[in-house]
Amino acid sequence: MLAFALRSAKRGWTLHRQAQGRGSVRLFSAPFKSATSSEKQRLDAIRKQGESKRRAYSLEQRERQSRPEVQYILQVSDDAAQGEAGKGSAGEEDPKQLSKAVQAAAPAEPATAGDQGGEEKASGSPPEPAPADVYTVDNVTQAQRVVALLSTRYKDKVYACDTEVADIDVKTASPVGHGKLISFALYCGPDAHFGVGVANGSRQSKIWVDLLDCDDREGIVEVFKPFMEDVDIKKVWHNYSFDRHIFGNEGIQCKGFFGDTMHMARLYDSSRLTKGGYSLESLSGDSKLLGEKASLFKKTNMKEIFGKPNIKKDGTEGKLVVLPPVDELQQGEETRGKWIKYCTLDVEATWQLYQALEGNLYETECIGDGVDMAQTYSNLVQGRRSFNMYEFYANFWRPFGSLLTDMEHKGVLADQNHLAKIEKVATQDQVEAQAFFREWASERVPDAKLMNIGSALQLRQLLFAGALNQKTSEAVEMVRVFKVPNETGFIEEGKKKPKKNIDIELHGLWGRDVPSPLPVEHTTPSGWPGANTPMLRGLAGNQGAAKRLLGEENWDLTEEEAKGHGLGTAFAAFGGGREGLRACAAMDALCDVAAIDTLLSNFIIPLQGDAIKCSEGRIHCSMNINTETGRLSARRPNLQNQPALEKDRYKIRQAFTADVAAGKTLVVADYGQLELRLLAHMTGCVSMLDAFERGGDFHSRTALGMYEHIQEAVDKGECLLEWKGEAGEDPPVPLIKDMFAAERRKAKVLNFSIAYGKTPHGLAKDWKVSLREAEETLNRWYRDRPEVKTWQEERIVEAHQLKSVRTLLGRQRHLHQINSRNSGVRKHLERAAINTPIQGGAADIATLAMLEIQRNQELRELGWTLLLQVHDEVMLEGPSETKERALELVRRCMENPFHGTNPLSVSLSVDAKTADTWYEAK
DNA sequence: GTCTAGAGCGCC
DNA sequence: AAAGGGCGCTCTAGAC
Repeated sequence: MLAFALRSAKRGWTLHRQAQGRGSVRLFSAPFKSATSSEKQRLDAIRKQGESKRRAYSLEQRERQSRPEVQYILQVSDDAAQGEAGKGSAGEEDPKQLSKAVQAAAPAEPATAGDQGGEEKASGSPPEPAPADVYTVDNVTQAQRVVALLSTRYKDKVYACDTEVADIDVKTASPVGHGKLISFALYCGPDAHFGVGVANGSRQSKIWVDLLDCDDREGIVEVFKPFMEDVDIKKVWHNYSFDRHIFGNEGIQCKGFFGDTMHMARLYDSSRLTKGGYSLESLSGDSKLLGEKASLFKKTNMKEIFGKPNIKKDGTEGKLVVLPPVDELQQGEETRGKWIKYCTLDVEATWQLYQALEGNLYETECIGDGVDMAQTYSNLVQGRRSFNMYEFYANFWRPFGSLLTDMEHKGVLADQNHLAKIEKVATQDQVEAQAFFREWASERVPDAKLMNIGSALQLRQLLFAGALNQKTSEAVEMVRVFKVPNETGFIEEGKKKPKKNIDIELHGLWGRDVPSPLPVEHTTPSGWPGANTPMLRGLAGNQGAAKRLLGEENWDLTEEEAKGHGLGTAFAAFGGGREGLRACAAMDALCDVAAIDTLLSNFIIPLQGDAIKCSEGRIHCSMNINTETGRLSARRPNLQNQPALEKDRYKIRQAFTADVAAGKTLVVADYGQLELRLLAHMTGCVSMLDAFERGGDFHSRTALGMYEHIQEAVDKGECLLEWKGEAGEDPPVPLIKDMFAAERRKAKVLNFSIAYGKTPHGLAKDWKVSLREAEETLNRWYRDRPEVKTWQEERIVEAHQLKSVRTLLGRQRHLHQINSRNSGVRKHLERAAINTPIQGGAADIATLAMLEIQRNQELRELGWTLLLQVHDEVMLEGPSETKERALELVRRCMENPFHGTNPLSVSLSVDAKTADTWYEAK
């Protein structure tokens, strides 16, 4: 009875405090524990290539849609919170004083089993009590007793850990510096017992720590700190990254990381996205992994347990199921018991999952690609030629998982001043380009003045009115009405207020009744004529060309001359002459608008958002192992797709900078032709290996092998493959890359395309050449490299037989659908079969290199730390006085990623630079 | 108002 | 009939 009164009192003040703070609560549930929307998109795209069973597809879609791991933002009215608080005895008390009072009244002895067993409830239908197998910690004394057990009697157990967090918008915010830890749970198997005595014959094997309704929150956290930071106590997590940062926010640096069940599940089978993904719910409910135990964890997602119909404005119940904020669930009389059950079930699921995955990985052999690298790359193998996937995990992905969270925690500094500056410039440029296009277009289509230039649909209407859909043979309407925001504040006759949206009418640029004369060069997947950048660029011609000619009043041009001046096809399509020039200039402006829009909304603006930053101005993106090939991906924000140097017209990369004020600088190092080198190694291609051994410009050498006339020119001494003269000294004869630029460019594109399984048709389309010519060029490439052809064919055969392929280090990618009767699916997976060993192998090398860098004692002592990885590139930050040494060490690590050696049959070339910003370091 | 599909585009 | 691998993100338009 006493306990009940106390709890009510405590709950009273916490809610009271909450009510003061805010009216709305943002919350998350099960962060990152599901397929992201883009993962879904990608999958769907692949499946759609030829999925005929629409019905099955849409059913699965609906299944996914009903999954709960999404973000809910709810309104919690202050009144409601106050009302709840009023149930407690001290709703009006000052929270701090009350806290002390409660502390004083708390029992000095550990809670008895009876205390923990569940409470008597005053209400009519009793809410579900807390589960009997859970020991709840809500004061320092209990915490101390539990931690004593954790670090003595149960020290050698493997602990699963899980947190619950409120006040975080997990969709946009990094957990570094965000979110409020409201509880956490620990579980180390069914044998442990943390209760006092045995309640109802049940062991209390699960620990649940309440950080809301507790005495001395900070005190409890402090007591658990040594346990969480004990290197020797093994801890496993589901998505360690999130929980580690949340604990980090509490001043706890988690140690003893022993496994992330998300990564382990990925390693075991990277193709689960089609079978429910990698959420804890999905994995732990999978009987293939957990056997009979899976039924214990089936359907334990939050929305099903705690979801309620939303309340509409008129007070009635809506259709939408929403989730109350997690702190409310934890504290609510009705939900508390169920909530504790949910939390502890999660941690139990993680533990079971770990056990299962460890076993499964252990029994899966890890077979490298024939190089006897075993002794070199593993200190566990001891003479065996192969090892198992658990050893792979323990040697590579476990430390890598830890390394990734280090990087996330460190973050990268973003120069806000610079971003603000370029945002201004970019916005101004965009406004001008937009005005230019609108001006021109509205001469032909009056309402184009108000159109949304960013709308592909509206653009299609202007450019392609009357054109046919390739798939359905429907026509683009001649005239169509669109809704656009009423930005001018136009008020209709007889109305008082301006409408939010107004209707505009768009028809083709050639007139109301004139169908578009433009050839449809590009179609969207649904068959409509598409207006993407290459297509628009084709209309406009070279950037700035049309405007220049207009300025020179040079508009009496034949079509040939126009082409010679770099004008695009809009010149002829709009009748040539001045009109043709103006059309090209307008299309040029249109390209500009789109390009600038992308830069602004994808990069410049988000990088200045609060959600992704910490107070120190560093950006903490999350680095994920969630790809089919084993590459990393980056999220919130994605720092792996920042504009590359050549296209970075506003120098966005200059915003990524070292902490110069603290005497730091950057080292940026990237591999040269990593994937091609790996292709050479894995295929054993003599010609490629030879080319890499000789060094020099690889693509020029490829061109040399493909074209006799280049070989002849070199033989006659008319040109050189490369020039290693002194700086500033010109070569005596031109280089291949200058004299045969076109051939070299083709060779370069081929070098990359072949690894992706590009088809002759694709090449013909890209290069606008005949199919025959494309085939001819491909054959030229393969002529010198027959081993590559053979190897690719072998991979496809292997993939069909085993339904999987392997990377350099023996990681497996399943290709379950490769025998599909659907040729779209089959062909796609066949290309994946030849690409995965290469891309995945490159990812393996990059992983090893990063581990090598992190292990390097000297780098660590000098204070150098990894910040980012972009597939074949890494960035580090450290004291500028040791930058030269760091450069050397990083290069050495990357060139010798197998514990300081390189057993591959090809050398790894690394280009490393140091500078204060990412822009300068290239 | 919320949610999703579709299209497009940035990187390696 | 389509026709290059791997990602994440933003915007629009339309459905609910």
